[in-house]
Amino acid sequence: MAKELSKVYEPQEVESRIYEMWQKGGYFHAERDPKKKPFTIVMPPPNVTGQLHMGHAMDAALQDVLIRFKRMEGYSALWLPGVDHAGIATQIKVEEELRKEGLTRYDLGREKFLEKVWDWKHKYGNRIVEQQKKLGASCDWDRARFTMDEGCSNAVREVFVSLYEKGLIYKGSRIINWCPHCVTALSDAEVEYQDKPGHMWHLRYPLADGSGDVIVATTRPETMLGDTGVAVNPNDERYKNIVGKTCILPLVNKEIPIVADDYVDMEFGTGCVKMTPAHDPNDFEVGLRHNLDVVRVLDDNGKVNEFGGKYQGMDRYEARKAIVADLEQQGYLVKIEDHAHNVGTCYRCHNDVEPIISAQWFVKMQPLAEAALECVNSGATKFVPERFTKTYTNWMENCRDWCISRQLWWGHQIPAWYCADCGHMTVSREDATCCEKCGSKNITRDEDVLDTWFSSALWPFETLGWPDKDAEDFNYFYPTDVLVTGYDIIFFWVARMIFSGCEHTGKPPFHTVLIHGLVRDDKGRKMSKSLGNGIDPLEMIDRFGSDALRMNMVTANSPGNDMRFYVERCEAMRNFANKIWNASRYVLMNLKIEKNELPAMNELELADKWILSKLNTLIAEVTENLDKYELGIAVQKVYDFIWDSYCDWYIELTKARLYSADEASKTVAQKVLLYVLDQFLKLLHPFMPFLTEEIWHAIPHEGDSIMVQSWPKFREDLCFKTEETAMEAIMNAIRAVRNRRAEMNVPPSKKSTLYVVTGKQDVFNQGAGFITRLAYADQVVVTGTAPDGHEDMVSCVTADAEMFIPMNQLVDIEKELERIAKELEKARKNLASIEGKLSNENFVSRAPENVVNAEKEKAEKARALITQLEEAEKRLKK
RNA sequence: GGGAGCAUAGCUCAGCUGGGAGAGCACAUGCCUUACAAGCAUGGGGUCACAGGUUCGAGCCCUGUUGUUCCCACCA
Repeated sequence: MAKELSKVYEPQEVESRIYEMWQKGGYFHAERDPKKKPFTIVMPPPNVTGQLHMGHAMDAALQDVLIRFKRMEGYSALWLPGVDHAGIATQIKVEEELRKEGLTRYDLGREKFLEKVWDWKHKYGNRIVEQQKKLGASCDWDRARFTMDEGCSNAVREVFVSLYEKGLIYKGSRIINWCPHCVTALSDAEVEYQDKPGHMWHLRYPLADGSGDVIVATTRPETMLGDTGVAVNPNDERYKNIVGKTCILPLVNKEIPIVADDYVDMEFGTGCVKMTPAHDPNDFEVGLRHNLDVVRVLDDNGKVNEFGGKYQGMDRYEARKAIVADLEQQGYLVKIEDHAHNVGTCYRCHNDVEPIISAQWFVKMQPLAEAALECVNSGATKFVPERFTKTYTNWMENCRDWCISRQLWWGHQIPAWYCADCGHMTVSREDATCCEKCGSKNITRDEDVLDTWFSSALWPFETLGWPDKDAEDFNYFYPTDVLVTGYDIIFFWVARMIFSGCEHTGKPPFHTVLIHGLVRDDKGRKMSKSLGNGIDPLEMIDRFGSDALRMNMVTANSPGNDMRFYVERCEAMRNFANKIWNASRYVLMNLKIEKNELPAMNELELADKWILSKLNTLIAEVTENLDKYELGIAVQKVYDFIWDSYCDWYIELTKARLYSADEASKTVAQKVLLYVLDQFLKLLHPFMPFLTEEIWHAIPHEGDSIMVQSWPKFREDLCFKTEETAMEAIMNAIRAVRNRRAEMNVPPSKKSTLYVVTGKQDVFNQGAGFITRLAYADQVVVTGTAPDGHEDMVSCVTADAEMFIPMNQLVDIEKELERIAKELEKARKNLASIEGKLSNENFVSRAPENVVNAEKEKAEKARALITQLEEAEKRLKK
């Protein structure tokens, strides 16, 4: 950056250059430095198939702010990135590619197919990483991990086997959620429920003894093919006499028993429920209690299987139609009611899932959940905002065993081998070559792979070298500090990381979970591919710069709440970047000093002390806000300081000095301008890393990058309360004059003499230069008494002074009186309300002293203002 | 059925521990004031959803109501 450069900041040119400089400089790399404290964030690994979207951008922006802040605070700050193998998503993607060649994965076979996936990963897997770099993410890329790399695979194997040995992993036949489209089992968390309009079909099952019939109601009539019983409530008088009898299942022509079970709600429907143990979890339980047969009638693709008679081969919905039609034709359909119905759908493909009985692997949740609950209840891990604690504990307390096996090829294959000779199952850390029981080599490995979230759950420690107990990274950086993620994956991921960390490392994986919301479009809708309403972060970066996008993500955003994305706000943040750019350009244009250092205290002038004092407060507050994860508040304060205090006021206040012949004062102004610029660049750096780095390099500095400079510190010796108050008095006077002139539409080019009548002449004498310049005067006269001819002048009033502007004919005395009367009324009202408080015994005795004093001060100011106004009124009336 | 969030200016949203209602955008007026028109100055605009309560004091705490969004849950 040089002073001749363009008036407009061009981020596109700057950002890639800076990022490369950072990478070459190795600033992202976190050393295990025993002299430093570690600060660690593990990045939620994006899917290897992923393209950067606004959610990633928000996630990354928040994490990068925290990590850059901590790095500048002197921590050995590690932001560990990585990519997730994303089982289903990736497999589907590669299968789609194959389909273009007219092939399926079965044509290739498992081994060849996996080769293809790895090829795909090597080709496209780095795409999202490159996109993250455009955001300015200061990740330690040397430590980047992939959930299928060797280390992660070892960790997964270790965890699986050890949980199996502890009896916390088991295989069993249960009702699970099955996606016929993805052709795999899903966990409970992977099912999304949607209210869909549907029907309730009432069916008539004749009693076998011909003594009547029972009416059952169902929302899934096709499952009747697998009915193996009918249940009623044991206390239901209506059906007492049929319990123990049998009825004939229509279409199938099978005799099935009628049983009594508490599960049945007498109030609901007819009080008779058809039992389909193979396709409904409740029915399954009832079936176990009453020894009902389990007949599965749908195959893995959701088609009716060989137990479906003439319906075999039909898709489940096709079969539904056919069955309903046949039932109707044969007189078994009693009625059809409309019935809204909560249908489970696959979170990947959004097709309806089928509850199906199937042999799968499960993690036993209860023992793990206990430790995980304790970890949060004890405060060892905290959610920000706190309310998500409840979301978490509710889920933890109620979750059922976790189905972890998936009928996919891409993923961590389950380390279990079955012996064809003795039937024994060998579960082993090493690939088995023979049966551990009989030694037979006739073994085959379980075909299934593990749920992708099984490896994600280990992310905070598998990435640091665990299970190697001597892994230096693990010992130094674990437990990590903060986990940043959206509330939508608390169950999928956060909960599972917590119980995994507790179980396998004995420590909670992080002390804080910072939860953010979702990024929505400008109408509040979720951004999605199908709606086509997604806004590409990369396009925003191209148009406005990465810094602007990051600012957009952090400002006006509070933890846990969704935000709408407005392009206009990106634009506003781009403007902010430009503002800083130009302010810096101005400072540099006028800079004659080589070194950034504060002038001696006794050289500081009023405005200098004011801005330094304001800066000091800013540093304290911003640091505190960041410590409390209030990033939006922190950045708003920096924004206001830069734009209002520094640009709109301090730069303007120092202009006269910069153009003056007083070399000493000029140099002091330059030094303070530079010092404050340097300090706020550092405060802003976590939020706008590129811009701040670029400017920092252009100003006098020591070191190679702003990102490793130390964070500004609050300084007791830079608090100047008196000067702040004095400066505020002057600024108020300037505002008052500007206001009066604007009201009268006087252009800035029309200058005038300005009389300041005040009891604080010393203050206003110091400020005379500022008032001259900023209140468009050609001369300022500070006096204790109203000047001659003031009756014909325009006046304006603050608590500390009354200003007179000679405007000759411009003054309309009547109008002036009206205006003053209005102001007086306002001021008196204000005073009355304050005095009301102060005359309240209870307030004075019970409110804290500083609050009472503040009110007293306010009253004094209000009284002063009223006095000034009254005098002005008196003079005009004369 | 259970739980949670939200309701503040025309729009989108901040408001941290109870003590002066704020920002961005939009709007109005006047300015090319030699860092910046992606700018400067000034201004208009709010019954903080409604009703009670606690408190000297409530946008903030408590209770209830209404509207709205979301999460969880095996009522066929």
